[in-house]
Amino acid sequence: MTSPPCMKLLPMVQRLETRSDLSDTVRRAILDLPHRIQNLRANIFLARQGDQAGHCILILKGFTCQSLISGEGKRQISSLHMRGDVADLENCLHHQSDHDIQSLTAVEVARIPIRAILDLCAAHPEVARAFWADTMADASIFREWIMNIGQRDARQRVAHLICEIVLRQEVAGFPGPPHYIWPMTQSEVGDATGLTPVHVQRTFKRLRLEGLIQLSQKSVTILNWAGLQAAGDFNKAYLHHRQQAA
Amino acid sequence: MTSPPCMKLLPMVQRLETRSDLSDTVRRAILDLPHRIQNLRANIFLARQGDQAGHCILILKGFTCQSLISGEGKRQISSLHMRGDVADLENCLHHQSDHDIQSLTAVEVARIPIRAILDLCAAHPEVARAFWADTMADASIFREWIMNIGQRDARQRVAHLICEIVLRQEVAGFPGPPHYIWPMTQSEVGDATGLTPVHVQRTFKRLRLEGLIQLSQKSVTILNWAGLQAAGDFNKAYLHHRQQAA
DNA sequence: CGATCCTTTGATATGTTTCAAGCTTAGTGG
DNA sequence: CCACTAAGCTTGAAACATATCAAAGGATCG
Repeated sequence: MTSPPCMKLLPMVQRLETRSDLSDTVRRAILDLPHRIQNLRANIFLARQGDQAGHCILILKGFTCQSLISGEGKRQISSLHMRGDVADLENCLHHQSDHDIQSLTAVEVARIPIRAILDLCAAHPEVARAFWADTMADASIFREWIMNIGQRDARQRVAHLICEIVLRQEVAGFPGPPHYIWPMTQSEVGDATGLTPVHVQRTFKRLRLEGLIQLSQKSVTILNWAGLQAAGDFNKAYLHHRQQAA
Repeated sequence: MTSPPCMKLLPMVQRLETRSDLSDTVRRAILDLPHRIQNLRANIFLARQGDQAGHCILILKGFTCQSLISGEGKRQISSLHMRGDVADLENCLHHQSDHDIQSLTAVEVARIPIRAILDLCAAHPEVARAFWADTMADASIFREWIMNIGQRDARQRVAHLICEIVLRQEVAGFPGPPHYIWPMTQSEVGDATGLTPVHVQRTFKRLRLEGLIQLSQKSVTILNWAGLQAAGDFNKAYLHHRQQAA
C-alpha cells in the first residue's frame, strides 16, 4: 500500500516460486495485494463447510488443517497448511466451501479478498498459471494421501506423514535438520491417517523404539532420515517442488 | 479444421459447461482443438508414471482410471474418468506424470497436444479459468475419496463409490435410471476403496441382499437410490456440478 | 493452580485380510 | 461353432491388524 512494498505476503511469493517462475512485476503485484492480518490461537475455525467466503486465507505462521466431517460425525483431515500456503484457494472459483479450516497451533494469517486475487489473475496470466499449478500440486498431494490411507499399514502411514511435514518445513524455510515443529496431537494424526489415537500412540512408540524419531512435546527430531523415508515408503516427487530439499 | 466444426470434442465442451460458463467463441475454439482419435481395448495403459507427456487424454467413450503403485507394488486407484473428462490435465503444467492411466473398459479417446491447450488458455482467460475450476473440482473429489477410505467402513465405501459412478454417468448424459454401466471388476473396486477383492465381493452381496442394487455382468441397477445414498453417506455436493441431476 | 485435554498402557472385541478351492463367465483359436 | 483357457466371481475357515473400552498419569493453559 505504501511505497516500499509491504513484506507481509513474502511467504506467498516464495511458495509460488518453489513451483513456478515469477517476474519482478508479478512478485511486486502479489506483495501489494490487499489483506488483513489476523492472529489466532490453536483449535480455532478459520472457515467452515458451507461458508460463502469472500477471501482466501494465507498462512504466515503456524499450522492449519483442512477437514471434512462425515455423516456419522467422524472427522477426516485432508491436508495440512503452513507458511506460504493458501489454505482455501478453491474459494476463488467455487462459491461455497466444502470443508472446514482450523488452526492446529497458534497461527498468523493474512485474509486476502478473492476479488483481488481474481483481478490479479486477469491482469497477469502468469499468476493464474502459478495458482493453477499450485492447485495441481495440491491434487497430487491428495492422491498420495489416498494411496497412504488406502494401501499402507499404520507404521507406513504415520512415517509417511512425518516425512511430509518435515520436508515441507524444509522447503518453507523452517529451521532444521534434525529438529522440526510437530504441530499435531495424536488424535489429529489419527484423523489424518484413518487410525485411532490409541493406535497412533502405539505406532509412534514403535518408530521411537526403532530409533527413527524422537518426539518431545511440540517437536520432532529425525534420528534416521533414510530409515524414516523407507518406513513410510516416502518419495518426495509428489510434492512437486522444483529445487531439491533435505 | 474444416468449416463445419468437428464435433468429436463436444463432450469436453459439455463437461466444462457443467461447471463454468463458456462463450460461443470459446466453445468453437475448443471444438477446433487439434487431436488424434484412438480406440483401445480394456486394460491398456494410456500413460505411465514418469512419462514426459506431450498431450492430454480426453475420454470420449468408455472408462479409465488413474492409479499409483506403492513401493510394495500395491495399486491404489485414485480416480475414475468417463465421457468428457480429461484424464491427465496435470500434464499441462507438471513436466512428468506421477501416476498411470489405464482403460477399465474399451475406450475411445482423443489425444490433444498440451501446446494447443496452453495456447488456448493464453488466448482465452475464460478457458484457463474453466480448466482451473475443473482441477479444483477434481481436488474436491480427491478429498472425498480420502474421507471415504479413511473414515468409512467397507459397506459405506462401496456404496459411496457406486453412487459416484452412477451420478457422474447421469451428469455426463448416459442413459438411466435405473440401469447404468458398471465399468470395474471387484478387484478394481478393491484397489479404489482400499479393500481386498474378497471383501468387496462380500460387500456387494450384502448390498444386493439389502435390496439396494443389482449387479449383472457389466451393469448395475439401482433398486433403491435413497437407500444407497444413505448406505454410502453420499452427498453429491463434492462433485461441484451446477445443475442438479438424479 | 485447578481443570481439561493429551498421552500411555493393558485387555478384549471385531472388521478385514489371507489362504484355499470350486465355480462361472468371457475371450480365443482350432 | 465348439472346446479350451484364463480371468473373474463366490464361498468358507483361520489369522491378524486395528478398534474399542477402560483407567491412570502428565502436560498445558487460561
